[in-house]
Amino acid sequence: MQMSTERNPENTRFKILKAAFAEMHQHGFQGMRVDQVLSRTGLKKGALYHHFPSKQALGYAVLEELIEKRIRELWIDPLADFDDPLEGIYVLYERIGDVWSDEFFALGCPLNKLAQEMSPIDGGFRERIGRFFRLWQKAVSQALLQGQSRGIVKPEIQPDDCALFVVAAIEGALGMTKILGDKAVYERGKGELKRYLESLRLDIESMTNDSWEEE
Amino acid sequence: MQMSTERNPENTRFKILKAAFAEMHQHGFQGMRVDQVLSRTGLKKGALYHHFPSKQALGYAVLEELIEKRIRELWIDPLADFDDPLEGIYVLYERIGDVWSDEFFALGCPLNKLAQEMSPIDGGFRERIGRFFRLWQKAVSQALLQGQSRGIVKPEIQPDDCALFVVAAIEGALGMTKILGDKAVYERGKGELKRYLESLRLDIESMTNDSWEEE
DNA sequence: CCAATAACAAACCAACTGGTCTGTCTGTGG
DNA sequence: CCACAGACAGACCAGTTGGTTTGTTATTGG
Repeated sequence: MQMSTERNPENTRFKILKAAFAEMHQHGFQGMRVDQVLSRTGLKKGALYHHFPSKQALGYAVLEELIEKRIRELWIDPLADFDDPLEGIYVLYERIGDVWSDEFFALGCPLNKLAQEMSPIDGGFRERIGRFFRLWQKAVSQALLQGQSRGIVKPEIQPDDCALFVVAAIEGALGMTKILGDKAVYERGKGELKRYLESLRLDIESMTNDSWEEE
Repeated sequence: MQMSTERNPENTRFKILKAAFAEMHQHGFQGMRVDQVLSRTGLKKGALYHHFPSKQALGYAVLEELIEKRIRELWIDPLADFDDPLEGIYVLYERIGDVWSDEFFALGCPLNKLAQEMSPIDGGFRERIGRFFRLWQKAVSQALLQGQSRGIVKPEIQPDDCALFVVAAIEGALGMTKILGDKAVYERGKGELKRYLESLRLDIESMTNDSWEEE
């Protein structure tokens, strides 16, 4: 039975994480200042260095517990809900446009930002980010593979390559949106992503066997 | 008649620019240390602050005189050499794979890196980078438009949107290549880019009027 | 109820960082 | 040939930064 104004270690830790995320999203990991994170939370150095051994460890925690978690929830896990992976990818892309605020688009994808900044100079970040992108790619690839076995996706395409391109296109679109400073840029990418996805679809005419669900 | 070991202001300035670019490419602008740039060149503080009023001004100079210049030479200017813009975009993508070294791929696109890092926190960078990406997009868009008038590109597509997607896909592919740490990733994106580009091509069957060059 | 420990606060510090200031040398126009 | 400005060197500095140390308070197991 903890009182809200009194000590609550888990909540304190999470508050630090959120503040650190906000700072990293804006200034990058190197640009993030520990003092700034603290002033956001009202806490002091003692609190931060009690929960995290170093700034680097704090960065890793933000990456794994906030950034990767959110992307998994938004891009990876929901893929399994769709029978048609091509529709699934498109709908997820569309959904992000509704969920994210304009300010969030202006700051861009935090994972990509961290990747661009830290991959070349910190092995810990590089490994974690690389591992996660491989996971993401594999999830898309698996969905496409399943789409092939269901007679939705062309059998001659390479799911791995297509998944790579899809993830690249998503990150690229988010990047362009951030750079050009207009959420409409993201929306305009939607149609082109659809065009690419439809080019992966097995058209009815070229089908020899009959196998589809309802749609 | 300057001796190579003696004073040569233009050369000195360029040496600083190149060193600063290398540092920025690896550590980012904020991560770049003035002292490190200097030790790369063998020069001292006096030299740098004689040629550049501040670290920020040095960053702007690197962006405009090295980064944007190179991208213009590699991605924008050569577009005009192709009668078929779809082939042109593809060939340029292909050409980069041959020109850039593995180490350069590992460091990724310096413009995107700078954009991700500095856009949210520095108006000077934001404006310059935004302006340049608009230039790039417009160049691709113009090429596609010309392709339409030549009966190569489907008349119903929006050149602006497609150009946006092309640039996004290129940057995305470079980003994925950097993150996954394998130049092969870039090569594997080639085929998917081609698939997208071909989806923009006006197929012969659907043509009503006869208008093509040689090919 | 009482140590023992977890959860913080507050002051402090050494290293670093961009930038300045003064001085020196080199090339050059008159 | 010589004054003068451009091109740099080298020492110096104030502010910042991540991290530490010590002290204080709340929480909890026995």
